[in-house]
Amino acid sequence: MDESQSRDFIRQVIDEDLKTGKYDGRVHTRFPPEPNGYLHLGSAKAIWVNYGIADEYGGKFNLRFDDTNPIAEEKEFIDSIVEDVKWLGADFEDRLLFSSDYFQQMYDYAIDLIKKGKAYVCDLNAEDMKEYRGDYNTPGKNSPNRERSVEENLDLFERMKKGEFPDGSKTLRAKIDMTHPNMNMRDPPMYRILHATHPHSGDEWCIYPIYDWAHGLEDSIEGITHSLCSIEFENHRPLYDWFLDELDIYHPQQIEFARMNVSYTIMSKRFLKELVTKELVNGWDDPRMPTICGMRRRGYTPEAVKEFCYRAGIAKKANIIAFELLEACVRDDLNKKASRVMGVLDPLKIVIDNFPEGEIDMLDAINNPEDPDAGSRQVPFTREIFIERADFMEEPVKKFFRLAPGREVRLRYAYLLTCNDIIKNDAGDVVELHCSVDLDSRGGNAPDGRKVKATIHWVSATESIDTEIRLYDRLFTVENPMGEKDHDYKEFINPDSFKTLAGCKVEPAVKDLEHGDTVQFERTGYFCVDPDSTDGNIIFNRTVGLRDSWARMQKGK
RNA sequence: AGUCCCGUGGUGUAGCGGUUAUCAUGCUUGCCUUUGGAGCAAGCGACAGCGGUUCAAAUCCGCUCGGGACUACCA
Repeated sequence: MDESQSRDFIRQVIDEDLKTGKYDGRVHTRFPPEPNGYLHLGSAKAIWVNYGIADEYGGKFNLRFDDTNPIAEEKEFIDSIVEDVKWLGADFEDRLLFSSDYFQQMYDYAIDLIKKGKAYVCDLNAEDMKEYRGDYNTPGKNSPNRERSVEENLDLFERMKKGEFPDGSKTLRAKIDMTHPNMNMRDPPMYRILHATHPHSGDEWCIYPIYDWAHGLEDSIEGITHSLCSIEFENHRPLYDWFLDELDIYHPQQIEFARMNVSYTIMSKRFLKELVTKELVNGWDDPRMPTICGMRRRGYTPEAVKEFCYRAGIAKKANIIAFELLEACVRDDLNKKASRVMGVLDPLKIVIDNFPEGEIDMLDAINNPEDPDAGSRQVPFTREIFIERADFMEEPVKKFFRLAPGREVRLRYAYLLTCNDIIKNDAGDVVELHCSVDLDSRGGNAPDGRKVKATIHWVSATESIDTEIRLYDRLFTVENPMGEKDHDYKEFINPDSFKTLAGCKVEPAVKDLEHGDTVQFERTGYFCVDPDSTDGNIIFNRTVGLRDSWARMQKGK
């Protein structure tokens, strides 16, 4: 640990606990997802808070499925969550754990509590229980069954477990205080009857523990020291503590921090699911989705996601982290790692009149200026090439210093090129340029040292590969889609968030790439090979564009 | 309305009684450049308000204002 670094409030608590020897110097955290959906950026944050802290202090980290509600949970989600946690880089070693493995122990603890007169079987149905609970302003009323004898409670609870009663007919409840100002303390249910097959424990149980009862026990059983969770559990902490205290068992400390929101996206599992089921996106792994699998498909790296979670920080204040920060982290990481190639998204044909027909000139190109070990490759240059349509302007505006009639630019790693003629179609669109090249400038250096203002990318017209490119933009048009009271978040879906470009031209080096590989198209952005690609048809996803000060200058006007 | 939590540049974040109020992102400008990328340099921009304690308050106390969480047999 670097003591000179600023410490968030959780690390400060842990520092103090270490100093006082509260947990014998141990640090043990956990990530407790319910297997009822896919992990997303918010989950990544929770993982990096928990795993990051354990790792930093030389402690342990558990992946624990909080699988106490068989109605909502599926094997599919268990598998995807394990995959995503591993991909993110959180190492739970051999501790892939399931709450459902503790059901017997929890049951035994419940019997302890009944024997202590602190829990009772209640016959109220859901509707009546709600009625009896009162609300924020009015105190609740005691259940008619609150004073049942310990013997009767023990008997009833055992029969609940044996399956003698139908779903919803009885619950086991903690006996606390129906007038408590904290609603969570108004005799909260601990068990409900649910005759359902569980994805991990099968049909072994027909009573299932409820979160508040289960979670502290799980933490206690695993020897967790610091149970880090989000703010909405703050009001549950008194109950977390109450159960552990009444049982008089090992007592971890729950600490809450603010969940992370990110601008222009949403982080709710429920609504993410709605986007998928209503086909507003193309599945959970749509590259626009903030899901882990979506970001993976988009080409975001686990290192970038981790860095983002760290830069976002930890505090208790409600927050919306700028999406731009995520993009900055992705660019930072990819800049160091991604090989460069040239790709033309919107091709404009150029014929170089003074370059021999049929000749293929193989030119050296550096793979990654940021990484000398990445080596170099050869790029074929021919008489006919493509450049980016946006790199030519018939009537160049001020500060545009790329190609224009009579103007010279550098073709990256190739030759200095001058535009001589423009060919237009009947509609007046520029369809082709006739240019010439300074044959003494091979490699891109001016023989007389003359300055050339711009360097543009290009691709051979005959020796390039045709690809499809998918462009993604922010999923929503507003920073906080959930924040508009009178509007449904779906109204803000960005109609331009997904575009497909066909007929893009990329240099031949990309044919060796595999699914998921990322490259930088020079001057354009980072692109990764989509799993939809086949041998004859490479499809690229744009992960993120390069910073483009020209584009910003234009937008500012 | 009740309980709990939280207010530092546009967005996040540090600060723990004395600082030119940190860092990142963002934006602006300059340098450099065979990516208008990267890098480098400079700049812009904040302590919610009001009282109090103190020689000294972003830091401690009180009030006001503002924001968030919570009324599932979900987690």
